[in-house]
Amino acid sequence: MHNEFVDEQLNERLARTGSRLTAQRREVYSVLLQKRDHPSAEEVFIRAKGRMPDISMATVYNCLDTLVKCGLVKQVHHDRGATRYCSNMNEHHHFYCDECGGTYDIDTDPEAGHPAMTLPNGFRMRSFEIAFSGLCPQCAAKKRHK
Amino acid sequence: MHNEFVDEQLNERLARTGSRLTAQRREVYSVLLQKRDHPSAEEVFIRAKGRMPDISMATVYNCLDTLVKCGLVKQVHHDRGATRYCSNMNEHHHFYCDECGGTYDIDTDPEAGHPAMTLPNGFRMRSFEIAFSGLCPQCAAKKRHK
DNA sequence: TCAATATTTAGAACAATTCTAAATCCAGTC
DNA sequence: GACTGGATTTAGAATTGTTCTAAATATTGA
Repeated sequence: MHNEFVDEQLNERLARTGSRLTAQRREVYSVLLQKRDHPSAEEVFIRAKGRMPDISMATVYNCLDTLVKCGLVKQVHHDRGATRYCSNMNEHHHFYCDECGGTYDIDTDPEAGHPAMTLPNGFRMRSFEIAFSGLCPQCAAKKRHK
Repeated sequence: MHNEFVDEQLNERLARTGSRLTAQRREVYSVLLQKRDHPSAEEVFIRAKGRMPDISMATVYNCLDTLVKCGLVKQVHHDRGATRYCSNMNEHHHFYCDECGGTYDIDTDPEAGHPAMTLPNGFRMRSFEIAFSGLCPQCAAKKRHK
């Protein structure tokens, strides 16, 4: 997962915002590419520490910020929980499992356009996000067997 | 806005969860009915203090919690900002203005059903919420005149 | 190699919220 | 009308997630 190609991409993107490619930024980004389960900053910190024991929490926040600014990572918010980070930059929405708390990407159906909902006059929409909630496949299956 | 009818409704709802109707709960609820601009707990506190100078922040949080639990009020979250409170219990979504930060209710079009988006197999959806962002009518108008 | 600038770091500061424990209030009984 | 038990309110401490600060370190380009 940490290879020349990723590095090049990363470097190019960082350069656009005048930022440098550092070991910490590479590590943080690779954590996000490795397991796309929308970890919080804390979780990224723990995972990054595995291979880079001296990395600090502040640096994790800094790196995540930088990656967001250069468009390689997106923040995901749900309720008032900690910010989660997502390296899937395709247009998509999120499903939040009520049972296990997991967050899942829901790809936007390319043929379905905007939500079937008309905004009142005067509003100018720039974007929209749909937050689905319910049971994820695993939790739904468990429930059925009870 | 603070009348016998509202009181009765309020009392009945509170009773369902074994809660009592108190002056503070009435005041907090009436703040939310009065100006439906999705105030934060802090803002509710400031407004409530106007007519009830001894009310405390902790009580405002307690009352809001109670009102949420008995189904008279909904929490609204946007990004990692403070929780906002909404006394509109009809099904609706929210529009967040990028310019002024205002939150607006967007009624669900009754004839348009779910968002035109299919969940992958196995997910069991309980509900969904759409967060629109862009410019509210006022801010859109200002932009156009520049 | 050196200077200028960017980055990392630990820890302090901060904002929103929840917790704690004591004071107060209230509904229903005696 | 006073009394009792549980609910409620309150101030302040504690917690959580995040941002800020200032010093140490790393990196780039001359």
